Amino acid sequence: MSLLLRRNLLPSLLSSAQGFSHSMRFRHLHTTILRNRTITDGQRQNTSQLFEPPANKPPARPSSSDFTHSDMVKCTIAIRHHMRKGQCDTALLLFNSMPRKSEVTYHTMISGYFSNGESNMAQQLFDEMPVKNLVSQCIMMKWNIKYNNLKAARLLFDELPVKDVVAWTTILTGYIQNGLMDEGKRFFDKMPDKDVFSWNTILSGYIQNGLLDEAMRVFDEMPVKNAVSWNTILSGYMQNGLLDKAKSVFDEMPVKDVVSWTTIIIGYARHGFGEEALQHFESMKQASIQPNELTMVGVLTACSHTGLIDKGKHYFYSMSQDHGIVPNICHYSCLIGLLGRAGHLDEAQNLMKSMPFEPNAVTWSTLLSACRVHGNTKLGEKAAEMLFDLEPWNCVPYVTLSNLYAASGRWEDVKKTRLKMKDQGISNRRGYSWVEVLNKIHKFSVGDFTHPDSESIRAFLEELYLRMKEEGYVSSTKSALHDVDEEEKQHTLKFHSERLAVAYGIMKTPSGRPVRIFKNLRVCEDCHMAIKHIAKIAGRLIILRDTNRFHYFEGGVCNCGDYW
DNA sequence: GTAGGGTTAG
Repeated sequence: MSLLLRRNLLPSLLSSAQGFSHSMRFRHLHTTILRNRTITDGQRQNTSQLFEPPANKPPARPSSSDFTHSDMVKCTIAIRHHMRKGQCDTALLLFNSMPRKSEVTYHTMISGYFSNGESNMAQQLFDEMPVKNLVSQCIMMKWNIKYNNLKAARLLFDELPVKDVVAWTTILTGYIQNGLMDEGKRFFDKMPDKDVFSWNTILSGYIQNGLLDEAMRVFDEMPVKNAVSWNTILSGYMQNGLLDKAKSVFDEMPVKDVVSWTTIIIGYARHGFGEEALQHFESMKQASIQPNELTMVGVLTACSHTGLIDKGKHYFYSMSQDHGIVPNICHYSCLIGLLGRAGHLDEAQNLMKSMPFEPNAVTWSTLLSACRVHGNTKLGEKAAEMLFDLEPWNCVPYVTLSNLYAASGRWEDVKKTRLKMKDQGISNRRGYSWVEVLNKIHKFSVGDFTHPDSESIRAFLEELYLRMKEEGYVSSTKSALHDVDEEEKQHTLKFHSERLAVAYGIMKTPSGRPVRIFKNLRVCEDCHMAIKHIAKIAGRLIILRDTNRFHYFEGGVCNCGDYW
């Protein structure tokens, strides 16, 4: 590319990137020249080390080029901006027009390509790099892990001549993301250096893998904690339904940033305590912490899960004015969910039509689940059709639609939907529930009698079933398996995984204590009704976390108000 | 002043 073209092209590419003016000029200045260097000392490189001439040498001579080091940095920053906006082609034009590139420029390009899903381009640039250093290898390790190739990442790691704490932590993340906590812990113990990042990684690993007690121990052991550590343990308590502990951590934490506030707001929202969530939102503003897009998702979720329609609308429509946050598709989906769940399906649909985005899978799923709650088969069909296209691998729209048909007795359509699902090679995701008793997780699937205490669980459930019927419980078999007879349906429902877990939890924990159940799917309608009765009969608070929210069953009611 | 690891979402 000619210098002339470069002169013309560069300023326009630079100025189109956010935050850059036309003021950049190529100057004839004494300049430092990039000395490509591999990292050999195991120390973290900082850029000044890379670009500044050694103090004991005379200043670098003027470059023959008029492209200074400062110009190179400015181009690199512009490339980063283009990449963040998804403008890979513009970034590449700018990259190609640069007379010289630093390692940082390459890294910015490679990471940018990976983030935009262009892994082939990223790999190509990586191969073209004249000198690769530890950072280059770390980028490749990270993306191998993201693309589920931990083995390749580990190979790169093993081949590194010198490893620093970032490299170690990258691989640690790989183990954690693959659920390999034992290997992860062994790896962590072997690390020659640990900093607050690596401690936070192992902490979040335990939380992501559901090992809260281990996480609590790590949190206590940590030699250094920062706000990220506090936020991690806070979200851990929230995810596990320990609202009181979460609240006391929140009150205790030395610094509350936007993530802390957002975590507690989302936590209260998911537990169905909308008012508390909104109170925290008000306190957050009082504390002069600016909400971000996610905070507003939390606020709208709070309104949605508690049925606060007017408040939800108010927050949605004042977002941009009060906080300078333009509603994105998540915010629209929240409001659509709020309206839909409250039965305002027409309004929800109109909002969907008027939004400045194409509805995505989340939007349609939200609408579909509102249709399920309100038995709107026609709209449900449309939403499900859209989801078949958008997420062809997803079994949920098939199952929901089939249940919608079953609820209105359209057995032929049920059959067709199940058949279509089968033809697509999609199988129903297996549901299971688990409960923690004495630091041990007990996992159950439907009709699963492999547990050593199965006989007593079964007997207990039979006994509960009789008492539930006395209390007025009628099993709702309308949307359960249609191809088995009524008695068998009831039998299957009686031993759904959540009921086995609830029964075991009640049997094995001291009376008066809450029972905490987790389920990997949304709780079924009949079990929801049954657990309301069970909570009353057993005199227990039963807290059930499904994929959507927490349900608090107490005294015959659930705090979701039967909308979920 | 630009590049690699940790926190909040449905």
